[in-house]
Amino acid sequence: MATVPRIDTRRTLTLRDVSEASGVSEMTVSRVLRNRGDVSTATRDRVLKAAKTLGYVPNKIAGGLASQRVNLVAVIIPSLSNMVFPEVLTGISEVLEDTGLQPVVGVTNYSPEREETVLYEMLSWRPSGVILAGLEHTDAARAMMANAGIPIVEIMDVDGEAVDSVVGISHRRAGMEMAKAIVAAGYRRIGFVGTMMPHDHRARKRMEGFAEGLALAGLRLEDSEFYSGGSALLKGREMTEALLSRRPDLDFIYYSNDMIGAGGLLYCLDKGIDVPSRLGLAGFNGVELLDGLPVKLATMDACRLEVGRRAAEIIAGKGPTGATPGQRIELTPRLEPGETIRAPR
Amino acid sequence: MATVPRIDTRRTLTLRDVSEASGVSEMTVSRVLRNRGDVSTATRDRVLKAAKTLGYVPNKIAGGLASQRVNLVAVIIPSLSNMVFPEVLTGISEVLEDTGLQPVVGVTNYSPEREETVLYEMLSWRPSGVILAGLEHTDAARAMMANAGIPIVEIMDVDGEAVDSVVGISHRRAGMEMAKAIVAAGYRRIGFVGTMMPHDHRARKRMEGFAEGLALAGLRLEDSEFYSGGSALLKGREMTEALLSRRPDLDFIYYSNDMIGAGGLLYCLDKGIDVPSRLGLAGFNGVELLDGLPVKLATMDACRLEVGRRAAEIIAGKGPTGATPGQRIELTPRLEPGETIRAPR
DNA sequence: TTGAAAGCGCTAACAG
DNA sequence: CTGTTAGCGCTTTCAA
Repeated sequence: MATVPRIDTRRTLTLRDVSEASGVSEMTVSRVLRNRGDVSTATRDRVLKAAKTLGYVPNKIAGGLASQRVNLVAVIIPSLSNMVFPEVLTGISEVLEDTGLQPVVGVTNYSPEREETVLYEMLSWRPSGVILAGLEHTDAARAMMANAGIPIVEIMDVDGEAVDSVVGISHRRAGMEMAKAIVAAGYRRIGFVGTMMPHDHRARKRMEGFAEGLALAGLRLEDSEFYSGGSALLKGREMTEALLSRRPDLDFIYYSNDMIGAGGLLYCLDKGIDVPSRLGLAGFNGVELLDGLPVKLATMDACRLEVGRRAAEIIAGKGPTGATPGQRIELTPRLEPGETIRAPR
Repeated sequence: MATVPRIDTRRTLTLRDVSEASGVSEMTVSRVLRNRGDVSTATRDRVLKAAKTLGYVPNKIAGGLASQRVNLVAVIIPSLSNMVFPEVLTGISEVLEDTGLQPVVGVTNYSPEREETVLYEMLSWRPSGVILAGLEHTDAARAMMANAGIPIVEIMDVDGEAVDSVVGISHRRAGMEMAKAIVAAGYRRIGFVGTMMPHDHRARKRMEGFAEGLALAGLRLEDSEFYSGGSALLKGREMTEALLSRRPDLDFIYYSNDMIGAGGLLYCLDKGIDVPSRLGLAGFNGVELLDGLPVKLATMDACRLEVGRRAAEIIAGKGPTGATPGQRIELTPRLEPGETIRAPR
């Protein structure tokens, strides 16, 4: 059976088609379509009309190759199911909106190897900049970024060494501040509930800072519980139950994020545990969801929107790496005491 | 003040550099890097070593232009803050993972104009396919998709006319099924709480189907309440309160999504309203969060993961548009009665 | 204000 | 198994 060659009758349109349809050189068409250089109104109108009629869509691949510039910003984050990251994205999009730059999102699932792959893939499109979460990367990833010749912004965390610029908060300090507030409120037998993900360095740093803060007051974490996967709200419930059944004497639980904290809170309300007198609770992130709970959980805002905005501003305002030295922007999270920490005594 | 020309000493590496470093032709280097064609192990090793040593990152812009193929799939969704969409994305990523195709996400904020812009932008990168939410688009957007010469999959909704392929559920039917279940359970004075977004066609269709289902039993929506923006959980509380204070005689509330439904549920629990005897409740989507609530909210699963998977499979398995006719895959959402609808009588 | 020529960095197609 | 040649569709640069 002979193979019939498929004639591609649907070749997509090129500048040349618009040029022919409008009787204007390709170069001028290109100028019109990009709003570059002076073109007479008459010519401009003819070109625009022809392009619209034909349904021409420019080819950015060719454009990017010729101009050596691409209006893409690579944004690499660990996850989309943790609402924190979509919020950072919102901040980034807001700022990039009116710069002609476009964010392109890659997700790593908290895997350094996956991060390396995604980064490689994205760099191969020669973006104008990279924004990525965290300061911990494989050596290869660091090397790629250092050699890319474009601005790199590491976000969400400032506790460590940056490749170029960095925008975020100190999670270590956030944990410590929370510990101090708790101790000041008179809590003494303190437990921790968190995620098990070995690569969530920010959660780890918060816990370390927290433990350190307790240590300053001569206290320590009495017990802790870790999880991975599943509904965070449900896990919060379950782990709180497990922790309290093991250590009914605890008077405070610090959660590594608001979702599991909310689960713990709902559990306590169910069981009639007196919050915050008998047991205090606190989470982290300041997620919107908390507003809808029966009792407002204590938390600390991670400045997600602001982090996104500042990172995008750096990319938008900077030429190639090295043009200006990397910036370091540390934001300060606010403690929102809510109703689950009793007043300091 | 004279402008000092910035010498770009950091030119990024090209195939030629690898070619020179390894003493092998550019073409062969290209073959090695893409795993195409036969190359001797010795040559391959030399090339790989040179590429790695130099830190070469291929230029996909040039590659795409030369090969006329790009391994990108445009995914266009209304929002990232509604957890539904990240879940669809997960399904898409899962399938694309081992096809060499890469999803690129664009967000429209439920604006048809923005959708058109995003689509245009994405098509200008000549992706291998497009997956986008919904069946309602501007005429220009439809035209672009019809002319793109690549597979297009519209997802999440099947109530309408598709450009090419479609994968989703019938929201109209989902609403109707819920109405029937509620009527069968003996509820008679029914209210609705939903989003105001004029462009959330799926929510609209659910409500229409719901009203239609009630009509079949000679019933109608007694009252309704709409919102936009803010914490969905909190809005659910507030709107439930507003609705019930206006119509304390209602015996059921249908929510347009699980988040506001959960808010309503928490409100009822707070107020000691007897659910489901005195008042029944139901939401929509089957979000994971519900597992953590004190009482399981009735809902209907929107098959988000499955929708994403099937859509990606269509793109991955298909050549240019027209090669095969568009597919139509309608999934059937399950009613999950939870604990907020009383048993049918 | 407009046009012509020369690539951008890579790969398809063919030749050896 | 390896190399050569000729573009891909656009923009840069220079000339008119």
